Amino acid sequence: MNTRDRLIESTRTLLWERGYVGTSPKSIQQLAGVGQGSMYHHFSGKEELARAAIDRTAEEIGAAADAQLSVPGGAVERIAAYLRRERDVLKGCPIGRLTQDPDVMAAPVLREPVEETFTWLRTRLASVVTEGVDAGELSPAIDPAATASAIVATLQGGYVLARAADDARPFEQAIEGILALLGAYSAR
Amino acid sequence: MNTRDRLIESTRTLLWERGYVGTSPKSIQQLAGVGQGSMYHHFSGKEELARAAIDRTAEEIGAAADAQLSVPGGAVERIAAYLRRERDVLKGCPIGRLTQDPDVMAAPVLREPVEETFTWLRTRLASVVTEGVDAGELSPAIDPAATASAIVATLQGGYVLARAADDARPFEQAIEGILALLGAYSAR
DNA sequence: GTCTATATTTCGATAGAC
DNA sequence: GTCTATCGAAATATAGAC
Repeated sequence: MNTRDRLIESTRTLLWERGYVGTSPKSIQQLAGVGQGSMYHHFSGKEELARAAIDRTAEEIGAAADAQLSVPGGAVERIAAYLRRERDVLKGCPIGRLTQDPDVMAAPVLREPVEETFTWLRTRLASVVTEGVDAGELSPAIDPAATASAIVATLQGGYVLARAADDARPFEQAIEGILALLGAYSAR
Repeated sequence: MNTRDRLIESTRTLLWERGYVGTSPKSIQQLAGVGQGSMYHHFSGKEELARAAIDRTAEEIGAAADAQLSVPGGAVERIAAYLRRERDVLKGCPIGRLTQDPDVMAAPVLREPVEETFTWLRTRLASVVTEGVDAGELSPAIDPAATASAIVATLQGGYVLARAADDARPFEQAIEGILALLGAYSAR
């Protein structure tokens, strides 16, 4: 991997572990095994580097979610596959955690990819719910947008519960809890 | 308010807005209108002050939740009252945000009240769900612990969605989404 | 109890040699 | 492109006067 990529990867790791406020240029350089001058040659500073790191993570997250939600099968089945896929639960969501970072939310350039990721994810899930209604799998009484928001929120909040408990089980409970509720809302 | 209380209140405000890593002793002193020496006279340092602030917030959150969940009425009704109560949605949850703070999670003395708050909340909500089952309001097929985790997670994740969108509506959608699903799980 | 002065380390970036 | 040297400011405390 070249120097530029190593800097981006180090930044991704540190943003995930410590957030933007908690990540210093020095720590990025040390993790990447790169000197100061090298970092400032490739990037104007911490912000530009963070943007590159967030973009890369957002793209990965989006591609993975899209893949899970696009496999053949029913709507609930695909949502379950997405929610149940293997995750680093105790580390939390690398994009979701950025919403708690005041400097990220204050900088439009950093905030933009975070906003886009969640807007896209809610829209994508709402489509899957609508497909379930159209296929006669889910009740027409369901509100796709509200249900999609509830699903994404359960995922994000599940990370919060797991980190608070230092235990992945509350996350798994939350996922199984919402899936059970969703199953009960099947068309009957 | 005395100096000690002003320091705790300032710390509460700043922990909510900027987290632990993003809050400096200097900013606390300035917001409280207090000098350095004064702060270090009342508290050994940032950590001890943060613990006092977190304790106070955790107590308030717990008392408010307990009050909402204890009013007369059905289980779903009380859960709805709790979820729909007025909130500073875009500011997020003052306790939940701390789970994203690496230095909070690394310090047992700061982590403890966060863990206790969520453990208590999940347990309390599971009790309400169980009461709903016993009263014949909710289906006996429901898993109280999983449902409770899903409810708390939706709330916490709703804050994430709202902050990502810089708009309270995704939060409100998530709340209405889970309540609709819960309503569909009524005993029939 | 509260204040100011000081100390040490880190932050985030720039300068300039190679 | 990468390195080391340096910079001004901020973080987090401690010291000691009042």
